[in-house]
Amino acid sequence: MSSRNRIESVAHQTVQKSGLKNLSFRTLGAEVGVKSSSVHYHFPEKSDLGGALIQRYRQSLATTLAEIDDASPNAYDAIKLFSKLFTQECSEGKICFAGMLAAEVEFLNESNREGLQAIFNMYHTWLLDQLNQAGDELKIDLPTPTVAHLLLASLEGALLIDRAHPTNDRLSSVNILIDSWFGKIN
Amino acid sequence: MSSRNRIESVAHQTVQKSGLKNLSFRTLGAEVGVKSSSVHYHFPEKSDLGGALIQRYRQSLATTLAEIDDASPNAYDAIKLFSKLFTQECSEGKICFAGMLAAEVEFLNESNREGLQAIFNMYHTWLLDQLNQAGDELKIDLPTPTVAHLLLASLEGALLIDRAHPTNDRLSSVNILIDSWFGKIN
DNA sequence: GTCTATACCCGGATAGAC
DNA sequence: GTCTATCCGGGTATAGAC
Repeated sequence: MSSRNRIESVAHQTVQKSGLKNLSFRTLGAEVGVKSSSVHYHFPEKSDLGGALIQRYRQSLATTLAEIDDASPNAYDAIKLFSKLFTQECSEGKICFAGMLAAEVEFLNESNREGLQAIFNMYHTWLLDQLNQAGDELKIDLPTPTVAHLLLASLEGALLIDRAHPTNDRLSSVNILIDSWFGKIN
Repeated sequence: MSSRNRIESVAHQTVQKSGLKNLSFRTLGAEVGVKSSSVHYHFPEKSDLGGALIQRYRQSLATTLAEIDDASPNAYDAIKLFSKLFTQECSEGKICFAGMLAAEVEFLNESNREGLQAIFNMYHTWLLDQLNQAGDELKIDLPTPTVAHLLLASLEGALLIDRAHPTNDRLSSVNILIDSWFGKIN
């Protein structure tokens, strides 16, 4: 893999652990095996690195969501798979990439903020799409946009709190909620 | 107000905006009108300041929750009031104090982490208590601990995302969810 | 309790050789 | 594309005067 790609890959995981503001070009370089000046060669300023990570994630997310869509015969399976993948990105002290950036939105420039919003829009649009196709699979009367917002918010919050409070109580509660919405409980 | 108290008050809000790791004794002092060495006089290390803020918040939270309890004739009112106060602490680019600390849990020492967990426990215990007293006010069949976890997680996530995505879509969705759980919709 | 002064470190960023 | 060397700013923290 090119060193630029390796930098991006390590940086992405570092952001999930400690955020972009607290990521250092020096230690990032050390983890990849180059000097900080080499990192600056690829990403002149930190906001350039941030922009590249956001872009990269948007593309990979688009692919992932399309794959889930293809692999799922119905909305329930799709959303359960979404929740599973969303969670799997976050083992070992990591939280959602977009969630971490949201926590440090104060330190992002305009362009990076817009990229972050685009990620959240992507999540929401996809979820909404699934819910709108669910038909009578969905056993509740809330508007689908509301349900989509709730899904994303509860997943983000669950990952956040569960990392600080190492039981998976919040995350499994979200999964129970999804099951109940699709009539898989009671 | 004593300068120690003023420091704590300003620091608390700064944490809600940009976190504890990115809070600087220098600029904190400047905002309060003293030098950084004076801040160090009261809080030798940053973890001491963190500990004081956590302690302070725990106490104020205990008081607040007790007051909501007293002021609310039923579980629905109590929880709506909870959601309202939880939100009001977070105007102007701020998010939940505990949520922000959870995002930077990597940088907290053991003692501060335990204090943070105690805050989340306090939220959860109080919510659970309300739900357990709700009786047939509650129109859903999920276990009350699950509901309490979901309430907290969705509120945290909603505040987080809504700050980055300046509509209040997530927060108002949580309020709709609460209404539906108590049969105030449909 | 607050100040000045200072030590020390680490971060971002750049210049210029290879 | 990567390196060494370097500058600068800002952060934590401490010593010692008032």
